[in-house]
Amino acid sequence: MSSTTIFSLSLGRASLTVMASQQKTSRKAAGTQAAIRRPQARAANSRSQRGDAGDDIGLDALVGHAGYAVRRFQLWIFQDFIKTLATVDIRPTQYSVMTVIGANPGLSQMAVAKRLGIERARLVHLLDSLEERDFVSRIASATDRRSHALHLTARGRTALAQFKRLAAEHERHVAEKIGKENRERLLQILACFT
Amino acid sequence: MSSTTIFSLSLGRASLTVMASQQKTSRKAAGTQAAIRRPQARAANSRSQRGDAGDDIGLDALVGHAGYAVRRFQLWIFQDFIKTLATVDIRPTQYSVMTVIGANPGLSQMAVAKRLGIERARLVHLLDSLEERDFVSRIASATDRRSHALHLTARGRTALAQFKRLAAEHERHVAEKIGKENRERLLQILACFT
DNA sequence: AAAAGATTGTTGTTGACGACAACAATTGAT
DNA sequence: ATCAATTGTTGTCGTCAACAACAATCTTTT
Repeated sequence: MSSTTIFSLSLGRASLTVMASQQKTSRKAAGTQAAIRRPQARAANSRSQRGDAGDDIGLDALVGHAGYAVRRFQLWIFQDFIKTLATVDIRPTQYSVMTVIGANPGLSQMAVAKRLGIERARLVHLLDSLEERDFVSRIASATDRRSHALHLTARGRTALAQFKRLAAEHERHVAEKIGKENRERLLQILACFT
Repeated sequence: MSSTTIFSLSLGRASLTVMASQQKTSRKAAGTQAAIRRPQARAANSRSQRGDAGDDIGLDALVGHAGYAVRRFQLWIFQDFIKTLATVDIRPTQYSVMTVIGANPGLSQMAVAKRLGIERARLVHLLDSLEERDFVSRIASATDRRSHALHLTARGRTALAQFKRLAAEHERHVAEKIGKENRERLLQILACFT
């Protein structure tokens, strides 16, 4: 253990930084650094310092990590969803809530929250906004006076139909990005999470 | 299946008090509170109110949406990562930052941020905490007095080695969850996002 | 060289989101 | 009737992405 293997790194940068025990001086920013003056840039290598290209940095160590790829993909996919449904101002979570209610009218908030894996505390605000926009309505349950039966309003139903059309367009974007068959495969692999 | 959220992890708190805290028995004192809320019951909905099973709810409308499956998967994968690396108190983003710096010493904050797709404003706090723990160090760049050259400290290098072992264990969890070959396929499909 | 424009690190704010704790009202079991 | 559990609600806390603004510093233009 503790085999301090000095990666000499690759990527055309012989940085060779001295170990420099380096104190914590540079934390607070904007300090009058009195830094070393080395204006003469000898190498100007343009490689690692200037990431203008942005993709020439080898991060070999991150490939092979599923979480990283999934995080980046999820970011991309949510941004595209939001952008594609920007005209109707619907976010992914709102869409999923309306979809579940539309497919299963009368569900309680607890059931919806459990099904979607979101906290019931959070669902409260979600439903507040959706109810304000007259998309869903909380109807007092006949059998349990604690719970609400969730339904789409008439306006919510027609709205959801439009949302679904836009969501289908978003899915086409996904297919364009990773390939139609890859998208199918992905859905199959992750089916156990839906 | 297992749609019920089982996270009990709560890094940092470890308050596994699942037991219900005792009530105060302040029962509102014989209040036959009549209808503040109208129990109105009509609407004869179809579905059953009791979604206690939690998995009998058909959400046919959500299958086929890549974003939903990816979101759930990303949640699961991050939770497992955090839990697996809880002993060293390292979160996914911190790990990715250290990994990139370790593989490319001397990078600027801008380059790291761009490479990982995170905001440079956010990277500031990330690096603050990592520098506090003596894992990375910001060294004044010789060529550009605006930027910092990021390096792992000696302690950071040995720490990262351990993090990588734990991360590998986490990857094994992923393989167990979705299957070894499915994980490979997933990485291949999402390679364009790394 | 001086002025104008762009970049880097930093601070701050906003809003979505997940997790948790506590509570009143209600239901169910004993 | 009593006690435990559930449901909706409110509130807090911390993470995270997205912006906006700023001082210091390159870089480019004039």
